[in-house]
Amino acid sequence: MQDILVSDIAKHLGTEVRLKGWVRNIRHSGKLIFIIFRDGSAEIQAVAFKPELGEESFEEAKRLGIESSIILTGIPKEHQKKAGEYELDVKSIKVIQNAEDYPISKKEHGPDFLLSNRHLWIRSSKQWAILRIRHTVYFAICEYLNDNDFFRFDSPILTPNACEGTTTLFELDYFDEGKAYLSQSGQLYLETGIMSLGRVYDFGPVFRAERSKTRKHLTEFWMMDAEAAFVEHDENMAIQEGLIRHVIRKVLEKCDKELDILERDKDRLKAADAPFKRMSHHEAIEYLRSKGSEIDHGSDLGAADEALLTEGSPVPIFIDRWPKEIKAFYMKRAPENENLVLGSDLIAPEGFGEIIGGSQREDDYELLLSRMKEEKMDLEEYQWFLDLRKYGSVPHSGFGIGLERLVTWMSGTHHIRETIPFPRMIYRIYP
RNA sequence: UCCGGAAUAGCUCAGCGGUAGAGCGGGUGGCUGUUAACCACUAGGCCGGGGGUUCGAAUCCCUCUUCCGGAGCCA
Repeated sequence: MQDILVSDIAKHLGTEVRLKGWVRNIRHSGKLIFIIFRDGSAEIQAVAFKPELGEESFEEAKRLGIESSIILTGIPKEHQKKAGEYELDVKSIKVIQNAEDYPISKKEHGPDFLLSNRHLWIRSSKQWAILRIRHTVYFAICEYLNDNDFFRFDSPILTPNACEGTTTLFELDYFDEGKAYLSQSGQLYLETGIMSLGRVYDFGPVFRAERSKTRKHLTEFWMMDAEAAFVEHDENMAIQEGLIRHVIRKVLEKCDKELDILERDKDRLKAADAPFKRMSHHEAIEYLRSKGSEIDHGSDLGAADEALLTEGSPVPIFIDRWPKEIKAFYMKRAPENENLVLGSDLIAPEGFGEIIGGSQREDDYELLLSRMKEEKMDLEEYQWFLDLRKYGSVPHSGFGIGLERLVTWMSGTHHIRETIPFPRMIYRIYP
């Protein structure tokens, strides 16, 4: 007899197979038991009939708790009541473990309870769907970069200093070398990689010790940073657009069922796979002010402004040419105005906010040095970074994607905490 | 860090000055087609901690703790 996955059930209609997995739900009615069975790949209704199973096995099966682990043998067939679905005519049930008092019930739960039981919550269907979309988004990003000549170049997670000097870092003792910090971005290290490999990316966890308390922030999240030599500002945005549109297509192609489970509006995703809008920071502010916002020209966009800006836009919007005061020191200034930088933020539609930050980098030694002095940075600490502008400096650009933000948008999830297996937030480190 | 809100059964909540409640989950029994199955019975509580007011507090007041939502920062 063949062991199969529920996702392959359609290929085995009419022949006896074996399934290994868990009880999502169980109902019994006299001589019948209905088990909603899942094995990680999908779920199926298994129907056990008392005369078929035998008295003893039937009574044992009736007492199975939710999330019990079992091995079923049976014959897959068309669902008697639902067209296009299948069910399993059960021949035998082997109980691996009967789970008693599974804490997550079939009714509603609050976020605190669910997060405290995150190790179990990930089994439920919506969490299963989100985690599968996360997997698809992750691979789609790597696939696009690989197909566009980017090489994986892993940045260190333990670093001797702050990357941008702006955000708060998690600090730890590093033997006799003093303090070390958990990386908040691999970007500066990535810039070294392009001088060896041309185009590089990293993808790993980064850490922000900010006391952020919103549904768009985690203290530990996964970021993909990409960096490319000889790529200038406009091409940088073109690469980002190509990547995001590739991700959208892959999610629609591979996660149709998952999007249905999450009740995600797929038409909204399809509509986002079209040329992205571009506007300067100045134009964005003008537009927002015309819509009633009181934002001024020297300001970063708040969450409400981001939502207002993308309202009615089916596609993401690039905002570029920012005032240099509100952007990082390494961004190259715009040729037409030295007070602006060639940085861009990509704002997702439907109010999901910023998903990418990118820029062309300052490649001139003296200009970079003066910007670092303005920021009162420790120049000795960053000598290696300045070296890049001394030994074969070239124009180059890069960007960083927050994986969970992108997954939040793709899956239509309300809160970013559900898009990572174990979210780390200001008030949560367990489990 | 700032501004709001919440804490009552394992879970989700109702009760808002006069004997502690429901649904789900658990247990027992019933039913050949259930869809968060249903029906009957049943067990389950220091009403977040501390302090007041009152004849009497889950309920009103103060305080602490924890959590939720939002702002700022950013991906």
